[in-house]
Parts: sequence; structure tokens; C-alpha cells
Amino acid sequence: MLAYTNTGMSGHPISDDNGRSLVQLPFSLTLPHQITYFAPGSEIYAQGQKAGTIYEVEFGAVRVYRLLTDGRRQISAFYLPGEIFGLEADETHHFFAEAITGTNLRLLPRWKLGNIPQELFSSTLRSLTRAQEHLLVLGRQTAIERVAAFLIDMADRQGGLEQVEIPMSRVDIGDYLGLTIETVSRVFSKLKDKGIITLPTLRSAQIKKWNALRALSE
Amino acid sequence: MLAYTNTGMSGHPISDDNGRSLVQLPFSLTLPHQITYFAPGSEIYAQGQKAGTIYEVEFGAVRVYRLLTDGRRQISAFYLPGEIFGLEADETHHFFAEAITGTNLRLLPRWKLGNIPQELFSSTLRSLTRAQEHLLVLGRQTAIERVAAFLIDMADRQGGLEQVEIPMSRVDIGDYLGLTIETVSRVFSKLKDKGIITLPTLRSAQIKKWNALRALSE
DNA sequence: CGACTGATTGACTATACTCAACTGCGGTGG
DNA sequence: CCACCGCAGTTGAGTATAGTCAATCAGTCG
Repeated sequence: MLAYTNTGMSGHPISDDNGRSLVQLPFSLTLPHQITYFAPGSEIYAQGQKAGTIYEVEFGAVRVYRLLTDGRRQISAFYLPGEIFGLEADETHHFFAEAITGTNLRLLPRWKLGNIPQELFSSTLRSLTRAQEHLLVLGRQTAIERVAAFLIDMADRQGGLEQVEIPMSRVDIGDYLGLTIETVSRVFSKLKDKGIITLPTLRSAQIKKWNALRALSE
Repeated sequence: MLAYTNTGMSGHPISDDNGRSLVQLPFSLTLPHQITYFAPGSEIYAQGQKAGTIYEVEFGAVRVYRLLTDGRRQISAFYLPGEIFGLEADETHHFFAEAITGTNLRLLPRWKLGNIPQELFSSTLRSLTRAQEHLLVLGRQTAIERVAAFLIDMADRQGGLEQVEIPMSRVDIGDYLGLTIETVSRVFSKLKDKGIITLPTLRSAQIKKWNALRALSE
């Protein structure tokens, strides 16, 4: 889990040859920073743990989520290469974070009090806007609209190409969209039947009709 | 709309004699700052408008929301005295903001680039945590659980007293919780029938059984 | 005191959930 | 290289929760 390998990433690179995002601007605080590999499914931090380190995804994908006592789970965000997570309002983590696929993370030391990098602040504001926009999806959109919004978001974050890599399982997608896996699966099938997308593999999609998909996501 | 009056606030003060929040720490950037009154229902800013000003609620209540093209609305957050809103990741507002009741706002000038006050950063992180927690409510909780969570949140933000002021309408509550007004109303009635709360007026509630309410919100 | 608006209650419906069976992809071993 | 196995995903049938439409009630403001 601490040794660097490429295992688990074959077939799912969402970054260019330098491990940089194709979309997001690379983030850089003062060097040096440590890079750590996390195996698929491994925990990055847990709710209640002491916070401090900030993480930037180099390659792979991360889910950040919260649990109810009976096990219901809400994934509040996925993080792809170039994106930052792990900041908290106080000294404690309020969420869980796990690697989805094999993931390399840059570990950035806690910001110095009174010296907040502009880029870190911007990243936080982008996360806030993203979360607030997702509230609209969860609160007011139907199952089809949610899945359409998810696919468009994933596509946009990967450069807007036809081919979309989907590193997470149907369970993860359901827990992100506030749906069951069965509903997610049914919607994928319906979009496929309508010729809006194709599903070359379980972990990828091709968007064939952008306009139709955008119309669905409202 | 620009002249200071007290109209519309009678009966709903959620702050102490100094107009300070009973719960939140007061926020203060470098003085001076302008105070402006907004009448009930009046617009503070609109989606697409140029952003820049940051707002702190002195008294009253604010709703920040987003609309779908067909009119469906999601309120992403309510802001009560002492709380800050209006910051955006770029130069443009992505949401609408309106005064719910008569509201006094401190208008704080845009932060200087490269000079982000610690308190502003903390406030942003608190908003992010709050939004992410609300995702769990919208994505994974039932109608009763959502209303219970709302009541507890409102109570906590007002000092945890038995008496809770509810400055917003049932429509607002529904659009915040991702429910219809009918469902909100039915849940209020059910909580009342169970003796968990009483409803002295339409704009207030008394929490009689905290444990029961907390258990419902999970 | 009356009218208007917001809230409540009721009857019925629809969307997504639950439970269950089946399919197929991907990985492993012969 | 192919066959088997296991699990993630799909599909189906029936159900439940919240939504829709409609009527009534209540609180507020002229």
C-alpha cells in the first residue's frame, strides 16, 4: 500500500503521459511533497481521524463519503487527477476517503496559519460550488436526469471526449446519485437502448448523442 | 429596499440585542463595511451576475438557490445571523440569493488577491462541510428524517433552545429538503401528533422530545 | 369583517425501492 | 488457450414512499 506500483490502473488512465490531468490545472504548493500509492479500496482517512494533510490526486480516483448508522452511504464527491481533497473546517475529518482504483496521491503538508495559498482557496471554492450544484441533482432531479448529469460531468472532467472512463462501480455511482444500483443499471440500459450511449465495458461509456444527454440532464 | 427599517422582522429575531448571532462567532474583516437592508423576498444577487461582494447576515435570513429550466428549485443553504455567503470560485454568481424576511446585510469588499483572511477561509470550509452533510440528507434520508434533521439544525444554529424560529415558508423548506410542501406539511403534522414537537405558530416550533427527534434524524 | 395567500388534509398515482432470479464479464487454473 | 467460477451487473415482479391534483382550513392584512 505504500510502495509505488502501477497495478490496478491498466485500462483506466484519466491523465496524460506525465500523470497530469487533461482538464484541471495542476496544483502546486511549495515543494517538496510526498507521493504515496493507495491500493484499490484502501482507506485514505476515516471520519473522526485527525485531519491535517491535504491530498492531490496524481492518478487514479477517490471517493469521499459519509455513513448513516444503519449503513446507508452517501458519496459526496469523486476526485480525479489534478483535484484536491482532505481539507477540513476543524482538526477532524468529517468524512471517509478511499481509493477507488489504484491511486497515487501527493501529500501536501497542512497550510500555515495566516498563509493560505490562493490556489488552495480557489480549489475549496470550486469544491463548494460543485457540492451545491450536486444538491440540485439529489434534491430535484429524476433518476435519468441524475445519471445523465453524472455522465456529462465525468466526460467534462476528462476533456469532453466521446469516450468516458468510469473508474467506479455501480454501487459507488448509486451512492453518489442517491439511487440504488438497480435503478442506475436500468437507466444505463435505457440510455443504451435509446442510442444515446454505448457501454463498451463495465468501466467505460461512449457518448453518442451529446445533445440528447444534455437535454436529459436539464 | 436600500433604506434601513425594521419592517418585516417583528416576531422573528434570531439574534441578541446587538444584532449578533447567539451561536456563530461574529465575523469581521477590516472596517469599514456598509450595511444594507433587504425587504422580504427581495433579490440580493442573481445567477450570472458579476460576483465580488461578500455578505454577512446581521439579522434576518437568506436563501441561496438554483433553478432548473422548468422551474424546479433547490435551495442549497439558508443563512442566519453571523453567517457569510456570496463568495464564488470565479467572477460570476452561480446561484440566486434572496432575503427571506427583512434582512440586514454587511457588505464586505472582495478579498484582496493573495491576502485571504483566515476567518474567510474557515467560513468557506464550514459552508463546504455543511453542503456535503446536506448531500447525505438529500441522497439517503426519508422525508421524516429530512425534516427532523432540518429542525435540529435550525435549533442548534439558534442556540439549542426548545423554541425554534422558522423564518422560511413551507415552500422554502420543501425546496431545501427536496420534498413537496404537502410532504413537509404531513411530516410536521405527524411529529406534532407524536408529541415530539408543537407548532405555536406557522413560523416557529417547540421541540418537546429531543431524543426522539435526534433518533429520527439518525 | 372579508378576501387572499399559505398551509393542511385527503385520494389517487408514479417513480424508485426491494427482493429475487439470471446473465456475463473477468480472472484463474487446468 | 479454453473452461470454469465468482461476483458485479442486469432484468423482472411487486411494493412503498413521496408526488400530484384537489378541496378545505387558517392566519394575516387590508
